[in-house]
Amino acid sequence: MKLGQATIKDIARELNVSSSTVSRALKDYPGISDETKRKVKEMAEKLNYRPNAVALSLRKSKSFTVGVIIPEVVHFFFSTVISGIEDFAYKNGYNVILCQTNEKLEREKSSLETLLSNQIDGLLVSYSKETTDFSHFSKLMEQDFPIVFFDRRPYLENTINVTVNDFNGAYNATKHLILQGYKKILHLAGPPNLAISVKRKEGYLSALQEAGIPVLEELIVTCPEGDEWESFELIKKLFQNPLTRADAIFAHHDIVASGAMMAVKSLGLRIPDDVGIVGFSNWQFSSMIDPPLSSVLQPGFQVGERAIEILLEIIDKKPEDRALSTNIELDTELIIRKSSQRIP
Amino acid sequence: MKLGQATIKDIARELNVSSSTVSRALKDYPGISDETKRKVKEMAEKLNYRPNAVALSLRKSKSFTVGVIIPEVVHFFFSTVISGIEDFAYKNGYNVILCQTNEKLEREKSSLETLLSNQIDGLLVSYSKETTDFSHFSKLMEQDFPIVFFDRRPYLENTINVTVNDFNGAYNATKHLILQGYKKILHLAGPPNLAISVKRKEGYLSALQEAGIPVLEELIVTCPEGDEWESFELIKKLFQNPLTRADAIFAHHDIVASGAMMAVKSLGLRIPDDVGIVGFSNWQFSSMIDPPLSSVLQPGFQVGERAIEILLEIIDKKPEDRALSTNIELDTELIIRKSSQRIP
DNA sequence: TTGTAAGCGTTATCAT
DNA sequence: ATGATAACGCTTACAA
Repeated sequence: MKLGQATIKDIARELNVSSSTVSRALKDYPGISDETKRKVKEMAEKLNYRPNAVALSLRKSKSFTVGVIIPEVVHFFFSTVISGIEDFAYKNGYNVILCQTNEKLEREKSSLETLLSNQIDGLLVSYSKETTDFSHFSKLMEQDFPIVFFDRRPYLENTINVTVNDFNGAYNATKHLILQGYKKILHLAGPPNLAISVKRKEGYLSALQEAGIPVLEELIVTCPEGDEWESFELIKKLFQNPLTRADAIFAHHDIVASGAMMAVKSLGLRIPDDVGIVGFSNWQFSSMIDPPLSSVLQPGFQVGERAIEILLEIIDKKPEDRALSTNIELDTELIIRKSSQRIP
Repeated sequence: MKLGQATIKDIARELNVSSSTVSRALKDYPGISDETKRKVKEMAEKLNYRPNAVALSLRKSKSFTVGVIIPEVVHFFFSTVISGIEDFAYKNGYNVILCQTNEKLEREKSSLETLLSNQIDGLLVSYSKETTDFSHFSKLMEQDFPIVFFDRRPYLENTINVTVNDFNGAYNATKHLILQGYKKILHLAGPPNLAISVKRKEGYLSALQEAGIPVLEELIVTCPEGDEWESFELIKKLFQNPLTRADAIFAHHDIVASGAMMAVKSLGLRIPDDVGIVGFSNWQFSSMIDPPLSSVLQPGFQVGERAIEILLEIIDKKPEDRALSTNIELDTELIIRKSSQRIP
């Protein structure tokens, strides 16, 4: 913190007026002479006065700061969400304190404590993979503390959520594979404790059922880690067994899809002719791999924007005027590239 | 900000002691009876007491908060740096307020003001592409405000910088291409107002000169935008002219390299046989494109860690005990993949 | 061992 | 049109 930063008192002393006059003059309060206003502003300029937001925050019990709790910063989707949050916050005069949990519950709880200590006005959360007990959040909500959950929806009543329509995204992706003539579609699923994993799986199932394709349990494979090596190994093994040798893969994530793609190629199979692949998230690299990977685009920036937009709305409302529960689901967009297109 | 949050006064009232006693008891000050300490802590627990960091900050003129000004959050290198910063900050009890400039000078200045208003203890900056006048930073430095610049080094005297050794990275990449037998190496350069662009170009030049390869001005091409389409178009055009048809490309960035790769492939040339390519930054996708792209790995996480480590050191030192100028250059690592390897 | 009071920077309330 | 004062939550001389 800068020492020797000029305060209202300094301005007051220089001009032989009281601090209240200075305070009022700086904010163009009525009932202050233009002459005084001019002098005060001039002196403020001269002394390089900068209001102390901390003092203001203490005085007004309002910090114009929101906390963001996010699993990982180095993640295309999440960094995009952060970007949306930051942009909207900036435009509305709010600060963003960022905490990443690295998917650890302990860190989530301790970051939450710090944020609250710092008197944040509201909180945006995407909880960690380890989080199954949400009481640290529900306790706050009982006290009407403004919280908006994004991407990962907690298993709690009356929450405000901004998510991506994972079900539809998965449904569309799977249906697209079916329309391309693929018959035996394997699903590389995410960790089952995340609602997004469940939704994506449900979308996949729904598309199969609608098309009258029997659901085979052995074709639904969970990737707990979610890195490319894991799915590489999984697919290599699965494809060596005729029973689990699929002709298409719907992966819950592009990284996983990319590992699967490498495995398929390493087995001498052609994409999309022998095996069709669709991923999820449309990471930057998806268009650059060979063949370019079809993927479900998640509107990360909009998720961030909407989440903080709603949060700021709530912050400004009295608890009794707030909606109890809100669920915004933003639409995905299926980006069809070569990896899943064998019909021109 | 939570209303009805218990304060020290509440605890004091409940126990019929003074707030100072409570304050001292909570911090295990000597000279407070164990009995009182116990009772105070119990009551604090019961009332769900949480220290008010804002009040503390005001009182102590120290916020345990640092500001981070960064061009873009959605950027593999920068998000990695942020991750390093956040992790180290967390471990040391500091908060991170994040501001992205979207490469705009105006936003950089205004974010700086907000951060200072919020009484940050120090600042980590990677300035915007638009920034050519650094006076908003130098003014602060004159007042001994702790600032550490990362990645992008300002054109100022006596600054503290944590950067990547771009010169060496570029030198090694170019030398590698030379050792692979490539003779006519084109450089896709970054915006010349960024020191990193200049350094990378210098590394390229130095490797050529050392090998006695003549430097051809027409083989040094700037990519102002830095997206894949730009470099795609550039390379396509350049390679259609025999004069600028190179047999290798050193790109200042993986995105640019990837665009170049697509252009080369679209011309029916083989990589690495006809054209060798090396990028910079080792983005996540680099290993997943076809052929896998050789790239210069930048230790982003370490850049973030070192930058905030130094910042926190400075914050705790009196201005007169601080080093005037520090330049940490972290080593890059050349990741050799198929795109540049035609000699086994 | 504990209490009193001042102060961090700001503003709202009540005077003048 | 301006000033004095108290208060936001906390710490810390100084007193007791």
